[in-house]
Amino acid sequence: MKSYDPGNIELKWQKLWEKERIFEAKDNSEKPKLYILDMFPYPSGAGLHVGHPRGYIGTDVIAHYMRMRGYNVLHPMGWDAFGLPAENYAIKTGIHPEITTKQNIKRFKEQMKRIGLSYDWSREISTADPEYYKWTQWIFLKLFERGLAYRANLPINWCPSCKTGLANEEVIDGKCERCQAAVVKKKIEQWVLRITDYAEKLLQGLDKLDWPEQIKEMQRNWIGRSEGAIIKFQIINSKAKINYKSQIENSKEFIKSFTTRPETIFGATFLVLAPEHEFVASLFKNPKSKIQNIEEVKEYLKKAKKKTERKRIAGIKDKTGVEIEGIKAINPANQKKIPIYIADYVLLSYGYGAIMGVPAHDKRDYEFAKKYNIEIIEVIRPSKFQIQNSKKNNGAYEGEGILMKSGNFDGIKSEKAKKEITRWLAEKNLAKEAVNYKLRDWIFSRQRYWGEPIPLVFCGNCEKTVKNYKLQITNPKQIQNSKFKIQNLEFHLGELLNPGWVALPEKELPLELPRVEKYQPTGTGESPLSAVKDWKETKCPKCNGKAIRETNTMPQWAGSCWYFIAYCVSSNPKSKIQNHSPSTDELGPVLLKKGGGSKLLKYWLPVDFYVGGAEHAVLHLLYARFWIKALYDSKIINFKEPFSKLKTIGLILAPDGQKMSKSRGNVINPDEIIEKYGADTFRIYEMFMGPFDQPIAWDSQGILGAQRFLQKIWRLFEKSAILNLKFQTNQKSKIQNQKIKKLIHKTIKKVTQDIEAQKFNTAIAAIMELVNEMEKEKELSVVDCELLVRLLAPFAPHISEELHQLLGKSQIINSKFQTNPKSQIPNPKQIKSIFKESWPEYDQELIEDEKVVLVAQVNGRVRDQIETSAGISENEAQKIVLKSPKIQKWLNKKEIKKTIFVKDKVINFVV
RNA sequence: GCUGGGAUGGCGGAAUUGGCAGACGCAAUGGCCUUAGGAGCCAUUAAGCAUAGCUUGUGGGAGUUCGAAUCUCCCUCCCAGCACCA
Repeated sequence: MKSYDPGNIELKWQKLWEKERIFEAKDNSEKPKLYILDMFPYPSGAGLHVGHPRGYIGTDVIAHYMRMRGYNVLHPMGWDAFGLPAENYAIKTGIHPEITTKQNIKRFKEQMKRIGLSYDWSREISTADPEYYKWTQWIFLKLFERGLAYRANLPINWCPSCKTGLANEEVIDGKCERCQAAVVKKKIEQWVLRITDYAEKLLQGLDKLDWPEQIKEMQRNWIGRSEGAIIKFQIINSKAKINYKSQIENSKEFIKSFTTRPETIFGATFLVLAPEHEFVASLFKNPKSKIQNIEEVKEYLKKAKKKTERKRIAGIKDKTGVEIEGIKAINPANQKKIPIYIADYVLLSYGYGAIMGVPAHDKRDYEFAKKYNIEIIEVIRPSKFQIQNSKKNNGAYEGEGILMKSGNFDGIKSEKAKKEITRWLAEKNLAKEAVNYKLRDWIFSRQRYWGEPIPLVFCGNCEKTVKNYKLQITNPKQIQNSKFKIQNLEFHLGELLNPGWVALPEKELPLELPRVEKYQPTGTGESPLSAVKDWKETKCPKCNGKAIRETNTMPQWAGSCWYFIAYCVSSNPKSKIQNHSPSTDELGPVLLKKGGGSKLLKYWLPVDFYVGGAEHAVLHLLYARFWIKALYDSKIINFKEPFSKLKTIGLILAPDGQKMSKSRGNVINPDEIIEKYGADTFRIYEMFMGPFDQPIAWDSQGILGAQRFLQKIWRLFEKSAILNLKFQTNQKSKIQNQKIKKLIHKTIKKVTQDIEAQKFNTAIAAIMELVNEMEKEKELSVVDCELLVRLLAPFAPHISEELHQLLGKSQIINSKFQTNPKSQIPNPKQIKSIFKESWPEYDQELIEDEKVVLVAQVNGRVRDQIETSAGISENEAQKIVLKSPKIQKWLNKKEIKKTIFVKDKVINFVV
């Protein structure tokens, strides 16, 4: 037997696995299925660093383990290939992103293969492949068709460095998620997806998911559901000569505001509007404006507009505003006239962009009222029980309590008053119970080149047709769920809601990205595609008139919203996703069949276990859930949640404790590590270094421990007497190794449980303990050795297969294993457990010890440890333990007041 | 400010229906082997002391219990996310 040479061994097995296509999932199988998935990477130019594979190795361990348990495992990999770095590189060098992306993919794939990851490469996909993105486009059209995509001219988050609009989810701390440039507001025509329609479903669905609480909570916060009421405030001209009672009767101007605390309405002493509020704009349109301080107001609006989002946030401590003099609002509860302010601490994007100011019970309103000398009326006082814990938040009491100065509602508890006051105002049609969400619709257009083209055209003719027709619609329900014939042309809901925008027919998909000369974004809000005249100018597929293509592209998140579905399409090259066309029959033959998905989708989906970084909590993970829910409602698929179980991976930091990055120069390259130590050592170290979901720094010494461990196992086989006997088992060694046998079975139990709980670090620690014990033995049986390599196989598959072969056995993955040689003849019980093929099962009898160490305590302190037979009674234990001189010494002839006995564990005398 | 998660030797970490704190690994120290060691082997390795033993010890303080890293209350600090969301 040669010394351990990981390089050769690993390449040998990797070649064999590839040749035998041993890790490919079977589409037609009687076995139970397991779909275990990694978040697919963006193939960057830098290649993988040692942090990336941590998750991949984790899922690989589970994939191996579950295959050994007899599951039909789907474990695929692909590429999230659209994205800015490739495009920016193209701007610099002129090399088409497609070329660099392909090179990067090749590199990534080689690196992954060298780690020995057991992916089913027959199902590999890339989101930038036209044969893939035709389906992304197709799904977009399904959303468009159902009215879930709409055109809007919105002030959006604009990254001046990337020169593109961003979704709210992509703005972190007022900065661009990708390049950290400060985001500004810019008004652009956008495609927006109505994710808010799914706010409630996205929230509700979380409860049933086996996801980390942290991620679920982040999504809950992001969705931001709050219950309250819409309250209407009437607006009157405060300088009008008519008395205001009759004004109240006559004025029809109202401003709506959302509040979570309608019970404080009697304390509402002012109204605040966001600077962008439409009422403010309407004041200027009206030539007979009632505003007396119009110049002052204009000045404030000008200033507010100039402020960036960040400055507005920075102004939290110092709120600014201006009163609109000349008009007043009426508090609907007590008909008091209250002033109206414009202030930028109120956000247009939430609720109605208007709030009622209750300074006594809201910190922010309090600060504002103090600054502008507005009346503060306390209407809730803490009850006797609450008074001790009641804290004023910067002057405002924000807790629950008893109502006062609230008309008929005095003395009522605030929780109860919430509903009653809303109801009372509702009777007068001045309020309504309401639910509000923080979640905003998803801005879906990107003014960049390297993304999926949006498969829509704009047609002037059709715009007229639709606009004329829309005028005839009286009942909005009329336009739901169906197609309409207008002048012999068919339009669907999306086209009616966005006049002039026409969907490409399915047979024209994919709409491929045209070649361009310049990738440079224009910066004007137009994509580089708008410069490609003969691509942009086209014919309307509906009326055959002149039409212009949408030149924006989709955001990077689009392709990742459904990629896990694409993997499920057969691995048979003839039926690969690339070979399916939406046009060949109604909805595409295999991928997406009418009525809830094809057989394959039903078999594989949803994903059973998903592993990736927590940074996608409110991005990819939310978007994908949204698309799946929309596709479910379109009856294209039959599951409501894409990922049943989710586990996040902790980042691997550089040895200096910093994040690994090229610019810091602290990146550790897995290629070098594998070159030096081998893939198995790398895998063992990454799994052993700490808990899977916690961040941890790379330790270049630590990996030596993993290497020593594998070398120790190798030497164990080398020196083992059995090897010299050509792996012949003999009776004698069987008897001698009873101790080891027991330990092995305990280890089987521990490793099995730990893998199931993804506690890979302790699973490996248990195997290490076993190896340390086995090392002490002079002789080991073949069975002992075989069990050891089987436990090791999911973590270090190459060395395990090699050693298994040295034992004279066939491949682990293909060979059944029986721990009990007596049960060679199949019995009914065995047939039942036919799926438990090559993972060893432990024998409970062997795990139970005959001898245990009983801990003897006096007054709860350990004074002695005594070996006894297992299962002895309290009386027996007492007799034995009392003989101990150490215990006698501590008892010191005192009277035993009480004895506590825990079977096989502890006996405690209280004196 | 809000939400979620944490704090255990020199380091990463282990231990949960409350029952031997520090498994496993790294580093360190001493020894063996060696021309050599960034290889291997053996031993030691929480701290303190009056060292065959005893005492203290899981961020700090209180409590429940025969017994607390683990349960309860209060506090401090760290990490992550959100943040004028009415």
